[in-house]
Amino acid sequence: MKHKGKTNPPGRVKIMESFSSLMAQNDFHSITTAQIAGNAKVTEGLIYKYFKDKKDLLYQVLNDHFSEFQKKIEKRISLEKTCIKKLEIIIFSSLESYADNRIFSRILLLEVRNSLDFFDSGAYKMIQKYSRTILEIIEKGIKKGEIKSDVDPFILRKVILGAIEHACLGEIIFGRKLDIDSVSEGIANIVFNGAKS
Amino acid sequence: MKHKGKTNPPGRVKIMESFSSLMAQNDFHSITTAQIAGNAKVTEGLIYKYFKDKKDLLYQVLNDHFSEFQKKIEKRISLEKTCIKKLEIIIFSSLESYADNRIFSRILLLEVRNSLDFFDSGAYKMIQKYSRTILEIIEKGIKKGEIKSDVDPFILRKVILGAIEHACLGEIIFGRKLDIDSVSEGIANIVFNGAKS
DNA sequence: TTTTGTGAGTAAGTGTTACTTACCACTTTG
DNA sequence: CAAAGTGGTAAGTAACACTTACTCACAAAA
Repeated sequence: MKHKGKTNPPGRVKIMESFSSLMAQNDFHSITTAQIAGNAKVTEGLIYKYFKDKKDLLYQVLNDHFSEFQKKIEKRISLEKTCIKKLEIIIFSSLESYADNRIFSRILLLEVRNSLDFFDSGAYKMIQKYSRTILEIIEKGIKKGEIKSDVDPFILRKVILGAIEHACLGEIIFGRKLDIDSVSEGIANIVFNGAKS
Repeated sequence: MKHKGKTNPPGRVKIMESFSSLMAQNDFHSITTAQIAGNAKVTEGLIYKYFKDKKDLLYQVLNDHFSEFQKKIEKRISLEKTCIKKLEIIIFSSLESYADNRIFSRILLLEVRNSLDFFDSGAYKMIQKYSRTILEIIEKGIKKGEIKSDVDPFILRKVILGAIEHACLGEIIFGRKLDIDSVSEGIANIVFNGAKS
């Protein structure tokens, strides 16, 4: 018999917490179902009562983390007035969130992407929403004349998101420290003012 | 007994070709050693004569592909005179290479990064070299006055590489078509001229 | 009060996987 | 000619993700 998702029993919670804590030290593929179950003090079989498979467990954990991140950023954006300022906040807050929560970042930037079924998950739906918000800000910026009219909104979004992600990658992989202030300022400077003299 | 790498016997070649062709359809984790061996018409054991493990096989295949890419780009760069033009060529050529060789791109952007031992591989050494080349071009551009002196070379590199990678990601994951000319022009426009009016 | 159904959890599998060990046939070299 | 190395095979093995079949508790219905 499968679980219908109408309740949230202690076993389910323990499994998610156990997995979450194991993720802090190991990468997804090196965590075994035996470890997850042992750490949660339940049996392996119970995992498959509540989760379709190991990946499904990952996506649900990610979902929880991501919704927190989402709320925080959306609040900050709403406080700013100009579109440029909003985008600057997005750059800064994204970098900050990645730096503050490295486990979650590593999962998002490295672990989930190479499996196609991630893109059907709820976690991905959230990313899409976040991404759409950015696009809307850019489009509004063009309309209001803050952003050049010859700029393609989709490409500007690619540049911003790409820069953020690439900035975090090295730091996540090698565990280096990231100077959020100077990096976010540097990115914004290049993206908005251009690099050419 | 292990293989010392002094020769390149037919079995080894067949294994690499077999793996390469399987990579065109499946992702790394869903390819089994049994499949690789069967497809190459050798036994599973032979894989471990020539490769430390499955990952090592991946890295060596990647190495071959990447060295070709590298040569092509370096040649093109040397033909350009200004640093801005050189960077534009890098953006265009990278996008072109990613689009032309989706398998290789998928491996590079999605599959190898989540394993730390990739960063000890020869393939990664090549990426580092490529990355260093970009940095040198930027630094020269600043010295020559083509690029603003308040731009941080490291951050500009992050923005360029991030934009390229992010532009390819969606297309690789969902198999969409990428308009190289307009995307590379768009990225260059934003990065060099800025998005702000 | 008995019956029936169901959610929470367990115990003991199973097939598949990456990887290992031991061996063979053949060639080179000292 | 023996020793060492090369190219390759066959038959394992431990660990893994996932499944099946089963309790037990308890609550609503008959």
